[in-house]
Order: sequence, then C-alpha cells, then structure tokens
Amino acid sequence: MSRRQKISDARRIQILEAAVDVIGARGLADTRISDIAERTGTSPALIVYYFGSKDRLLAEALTFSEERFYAATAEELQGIPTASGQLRKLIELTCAAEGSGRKGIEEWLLWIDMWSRALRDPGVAADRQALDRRWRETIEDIVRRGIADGEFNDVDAGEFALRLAALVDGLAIQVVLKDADVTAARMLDVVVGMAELELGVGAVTEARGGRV
Amino acid sequence: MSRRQKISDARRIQILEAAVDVIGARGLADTRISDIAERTGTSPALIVYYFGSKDRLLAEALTFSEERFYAATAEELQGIPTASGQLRKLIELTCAAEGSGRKGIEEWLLWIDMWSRALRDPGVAADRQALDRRWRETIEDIVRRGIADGEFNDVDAGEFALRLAALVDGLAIQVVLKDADVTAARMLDVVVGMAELELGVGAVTEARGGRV
Amino acid sequence: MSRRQKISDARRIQILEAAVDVIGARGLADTRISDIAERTGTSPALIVYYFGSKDRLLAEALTFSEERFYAATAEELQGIPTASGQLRKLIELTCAAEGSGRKGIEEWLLWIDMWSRALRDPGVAADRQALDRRWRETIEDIVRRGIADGEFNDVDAGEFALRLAALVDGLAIQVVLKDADVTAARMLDVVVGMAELELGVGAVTEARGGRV
Amino acid sequence: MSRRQKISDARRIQILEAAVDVIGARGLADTRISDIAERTGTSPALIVYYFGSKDRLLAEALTFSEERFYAATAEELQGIPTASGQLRKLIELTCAAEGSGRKGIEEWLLWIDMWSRALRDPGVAADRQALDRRWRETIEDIVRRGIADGEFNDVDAGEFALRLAALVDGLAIQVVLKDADVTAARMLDVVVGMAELELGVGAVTEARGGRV
DNA sequence: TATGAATGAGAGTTCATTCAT
DNA sequence: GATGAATGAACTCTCATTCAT
Repeated sequence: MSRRQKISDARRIQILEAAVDVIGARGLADTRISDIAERTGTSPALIVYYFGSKDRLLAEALTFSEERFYAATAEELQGIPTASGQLRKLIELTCAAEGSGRKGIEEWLLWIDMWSRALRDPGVAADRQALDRRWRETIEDIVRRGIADGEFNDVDAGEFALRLAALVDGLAIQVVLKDADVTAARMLDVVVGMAELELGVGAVTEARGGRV
Repeated sequence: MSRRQKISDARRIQILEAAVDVIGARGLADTRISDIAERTGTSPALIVYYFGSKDRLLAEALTFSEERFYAATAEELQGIPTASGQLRKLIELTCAAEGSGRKGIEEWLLWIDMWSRALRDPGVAADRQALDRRWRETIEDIVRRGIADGEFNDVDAGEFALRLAALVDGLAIQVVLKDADVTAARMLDVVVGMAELELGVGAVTEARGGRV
Repeated sequence: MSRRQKISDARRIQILEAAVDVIGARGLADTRISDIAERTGTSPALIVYYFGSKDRLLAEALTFSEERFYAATAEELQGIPTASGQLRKLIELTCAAEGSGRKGIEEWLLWIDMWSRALRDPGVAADRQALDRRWRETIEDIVRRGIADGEFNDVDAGEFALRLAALVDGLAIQVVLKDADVTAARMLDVVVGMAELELGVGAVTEARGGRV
Repeated sequence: MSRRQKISDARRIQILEAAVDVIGARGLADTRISDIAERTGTSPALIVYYFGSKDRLLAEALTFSEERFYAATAEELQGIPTASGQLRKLIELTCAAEGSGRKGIEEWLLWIDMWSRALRDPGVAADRQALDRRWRETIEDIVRRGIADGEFNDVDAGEFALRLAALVDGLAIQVVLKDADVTAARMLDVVVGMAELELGVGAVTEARGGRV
C-alpha cells in the first residue's frame, strides 16, 4: 500500500510497460506474474514487492496504458489548427490501422480485457468510466469548436460524441478480432462517413487532404 | 468428439444452460467446472466426460447461448408484419433494458467474455464471426424488405447493418458496465435516432405505436 | 467443510496418525503439509482436499491424538479394581517413561505445541480446555471413589485433581525437554509422593505391589 | 558473533525489547523480522546485520526476557527480611495476576513458546534448563534459610523446590490460556496452600499480613 | 553503521483432469 | 453412463537473507 511510494518511477514504468505488453500478447486471463517478471528481467517477487498483489498490478497497468494513450493523443492533436483536422486525426488514431504507426491494436486488446474485468472489479469499472468520459469529452470539445468556427453543422455535441464513440468501439471489436467483413480501412470509411453525414459533407475529409 | 454424440440432448442442454448462467454470474475467468457441475447437480468429472475439456465446454456454451438468442429473436419477429415494426423490435431486444422481459444483460456479459476469449482462441473467434455475420444479415434482411416496401429510405443495407450493429455493441458495453452517462433508455433513444436519421423519419417510431 | 463427510474413516485416521507423528517429530512450526503427505504416501493436494486447510488439519490432528489417548487410558483403567490401583496406573501412564510401552513422550510434545497454538487460536483453546477438564474429572472420579471406599484420606477431590494435574504438567515439561535434573523416574517418584502425602501413606504405592 | 560486539548496548536492548513485545503479542510462529524492525523503527536488514539470523535473534530475545525477569525478581526479594516473606513474594510474582503490577502474563506466553522451541533447538534447550535450574535454586535458597531460621518445617529443600516450580508451571499454563476453571486468584491459593501444607501452617500466609 | 532494493526458495492452495469402479 | 477419489502442475504470495551503496 504505502509500499508503492517507495518505487522508483523508472522501475515502475518499466514494469507497467512490460505488463501492458504481456497482457496485450497473452490476454489478461493468461498473464502470470512471472511472465511480466521475465520480460522485465526480474523476479516475480519483485513485482509483488512493488505492487502488493497481482490484482493491483493489473489495475495499474490498465490505467497506465490508457493514460499513456491520452497523453500521446493530446500531443498529436495539439499541432493541428482546424477542428476538422483534429477530428480526422482522432478518428485515425482510434481506427487501429496497423500501418498507422501507432500500436493501436494493442490498445484495443487491452480495452476488451478491461471491459471484462470491469464487470467484476468496481475499481477497474470506475477507471474505465473515467477514461471513457474523458474520451467523449475530447470529441465533444472538438465538435463544439468546429461548430463555433462554422466548420461543422450545428449538432448536439454531446449526443454526437456518444454516438461516435460507441460506433468506434463497436467497429474496433470486429477489426481487432480480425472479422473478415470489417477491416481497419472499412472501419475508417464507416466512421468518417458517419461523421460527415452528421457534421456536414467535407467536415472530415477536408483534413484528409491536409494530411497527404 | 465422438463422445459428444453419446450425450443425451436433455443432459447436454442442461449443462450448457448452467454454464451460461454461471459465466454470466461470475464471469468467465472466475468460472470453475465444479461451479457448473454443482448447479447441474452432477460432478466435474461428468462435464469433462461429456465435453472433453473446459475450453470446449466454454466454446459450446457461448455458442449455445447465442443460438438460443437467435431462436428467441426469430420467433418474436415472425409475428410482426412490417419491416419497421420488426426493426423496432430487434432494437428493443438488444437494448438490454432490464424491464424488457429478456435477460438481455446476461447475454451482453457473455459477449464481452466471448470477445476476450476470441482474441486467443481461433475456434471461439470463428463462432463469434459467424454469429455476428448472422446478426448483421438479420438486420440487412429487414432493411432490404423495408426499402422494397417503401417504408425506409433507399440506403445501402449492408453498410447500414454494419453501422447499426456496431453502434449497438458500443453502447451496450457502457450500459452493461453501468456507465452513469449511458442508461438502457438512452441507448434505445440513440439507436432509434440513428435508424430514423438514416432510414427516414418515422421509420422506426412508427412501430412504437403498433407495439403499444 | 461438508467435504469432510466424504472422507473414508480409514483414510482420515491414516492421515491424522501421520500428522500426529510428524508434528511430534518435527514440531508444529516445522511441519509442512507435504511432510504429512509423504508419510501417508499421498500428495499435499489430497490433504487439502480432505481437510480444507492446513490449520484445520492441525486442529483435528491435535484433537484426534488426545481422543486416542483417553480411549487408551480408559481401557487400561477398566481392568483395575481398586481406586488406588487406578490412580497408580493413571500416574504411570502420564509419566512419559520411555519404557512404559506407551509413546508418552510424543503425546507431551503435542501438548506443548497445542498450548502454544491455543494462545492464538480460540478453537484450539476450546479443545484444550475440554480435554484438560476431562482429564481432571478422570482423576477426581477415582479419588472420590477411593475416599468412599476408605482407600484415601478425605480430601477435596476437585482441589486435589487440580493440584495433581498441574504438578504432572509442570514436571512433564522438564522430562520431555530432557532436563538433566528431572528424569521420568524422578517425575514418577515426585507425583506418587505428592499423592501419598495428600491421600495417605500407601494410597498409591499399594498398587505398585499389585502390579509387580 | 564478533559483529555482535560492535553493537551498541542501547540498540541491542532496544531490539531485544521489541522482539519480546512482538513475540508476546503475536506468538513466536507469527513473528517476522520486519515486525520487530518496524517496532524498532529500523529495517529488517539491520536486525540480521546485528544478530546474524532470525533464529539467533529469537534465542537471544527469549533469554533476554528471562534474564530481565530474574533481575527484577532478585531486586524485589532483596528488601524482604524473612524467608516466608520472600517465598510469598516469589509466589505472587509468578502467579501472573494481572493486578500484580508485573506483566507476568507476557512472561508466561514467552515461556510456552520457549518450551516449544527448546524441543528442536538445543541452544534454547540449554538456556531454558539453566534458567529453570536457577529458578529452582532461588526457591531452594529461601527454603533452606527458612528452615535454618525455624520458619519452615524441615523438608528436603531441593525436592520441595522441584514440586513447587512444577506446580506453578502447570497452573500457569491454564491461567495464561484463560481456562475458565483456573483463575490467577485460584492459582495463588493453590500454590500457597501447597507451600503451607509442606512447610508448615503459616509459613507463607504470615507474609501476607506483612504485605498488607 | 545502516538500509533500500532485490530475490531464491518454498509455502499453501487451486483446479482441470484422469481413472478405477 | 456416471462419479468419488486422487493428483500433478502451476499459481500467487511470503520472507529471511544478501548486497551495493
């Protein structure tokens, strides 16, 4: 408990990164403490020494991964001037395209395990909800700005964010599970299509040009 | 494998139902063979004897649950004459409203575990894809009929089905995880709203009257 | 819990006997489940399967050992007609003389560990008290009969039993710990001396003759 | 060993006192080095550094506690002029009466654990025997003086000391284990009664008056 | 002198699975 | 067909101990 204070940040992050990697690779259910220890080049005892128990490690690893995702996302968005450009970027980042440079797929693998775990663990459930709310708010902010700037149609930003986020989640599941009918490319088209339908033609494609 | 032939259907279904109940209640990760055996009033040995291994039991239980869902859905739809009425019904059935008479929530709990498992088990992945495809085709068929009958706008039925299915999945996750921002009622509104936007105003609400 | 019902008496006794042997040999603190399993020719898992946990096994083993001691004692006393003869026998049985044919030393080793454990475990404490009370009552009964038959002085039987039992415990500790000053033979002399002092000269020695 | 020389006496005593406290509170079997370290405000590493190993620490702590007890006892006896007064005092000190001002109960808790440990550890066994012998000699000396002064009957002092010490041990076990039948008060009565029976009426009660 | 960091060795416990009956 | 008995394998977690600093 108070032990966690003792841990050096470097070591802590090193272990959490290994945990995220291993969970992504093997799945939460098949992840052993020793798998993570091995990858960190340490012993299972060290992991317990730092995190107290396997459960606490898992919860922290999940949160760590998402925090990192948001930090990376925020940074990427910062350099983009228009709302439509930002929305486009956001959609791309989440579409888990393997060529997109981000290891988006692993993030999604973690999300699925996180949902599963959140069903039984209130702590994880709370974390998940907070992350999800933050995610929707990120979308909402962009949309609100786009409306104010006249880039987007005048929609209910909150409703739109909910719809977009849900659509992305639902599609990502299929992409990640390698559904033959739903590739990452198709996912991108569908999401962009939905955004354009609601926010106005060109609301999102416009950015595409900018990107190329 | 050949063993499974020997099993009486009654026994088999009894065990699968128990498995679905227990997994829904405890989650896949916390389900033991003996939990299922207990609920069936038999022994763990019998279950292994019938199903070969725990993994095979899980895969079959998951599939069984979905088969049952489709059978129930099909039956409910049969009595409804219009495409818009059927679509409305379909949406309602999936919206996991607790008062809806269906134990929809439990179905969704299973789905989440199924996704998690499908990530690592190709057999489960194949089952999942088949079920999902069937699900989208069910939607597609209704939409196609609605278009032919002039009830719906002339959209791309396949694209629409994909979008609707994904939206439903994404929203259901939040409802099932009891996200404070997304209730079953709101989910229903959002899904219906999306369908009306794409298929035409009144395309789905119309059925509402018919139902009351 | 209810598991214990399932256990066959033969197996149960076999394991408990092994537990008593091992605890006697290595001491409670150094006894591992696997030590007991090894001696029984089984696996640690079996022990847990039957007894639920190590703690429960220990509690049962301790009680089992004492039950067995009382059964054996009762049987030995049955054949002796006089109170003084019975008292003599009782004293001999507890004096842990190695040549006495009883493995008295091991019993005492267990008692010491039982005291230690009773300090922290209320269940063991309760068992210990019950056994001790029974022990004092056994003495008391004999003394009361001896008084009625005119064999013994008219002492307060309850007080005498308490004193005798305490003296025996205190001496046994030293004998068992192989105190150079207190051998089993000396212990016997001291206890017999105390009994004769209080119950009357010859009250106990008398039996000695009968025995030889 | 040579290390121990280096240790400052203050530090050493501080650690030993902490060890005694913790063992008294949790029991020998449940005492961890870190428990003692925590109470001393140091680290487990320091304790090992000073004492070499856990076993050695435990052995030293046990001895330390008893040494301290004897020192305190000797001091208390010094001021009492008559043998009967001293004997009375000695008995009271050991009767673990909670109101007696001494934390006698904790001493007895340690004794029980010490017996248990002495069974397997020859070092502890030797310490125990030495302490016990010293204890009996203390009694013996008083009795011998009482006989010389005409306060007591002319008994075999050594035999009497053995009997008294054993009786006290046996009764203390029950008191410490909170046997419902044997309170500290009753223990005192029984021990005093035994002493008076053997040493002469008034041999011990006499001191009682002096104390009040 | 003192300790934070690290770990090897091993504990109890769980559970899917096997097998004789 | 059905199961009670049994277990091997593997897991998490504990803790005395070491060592660089």
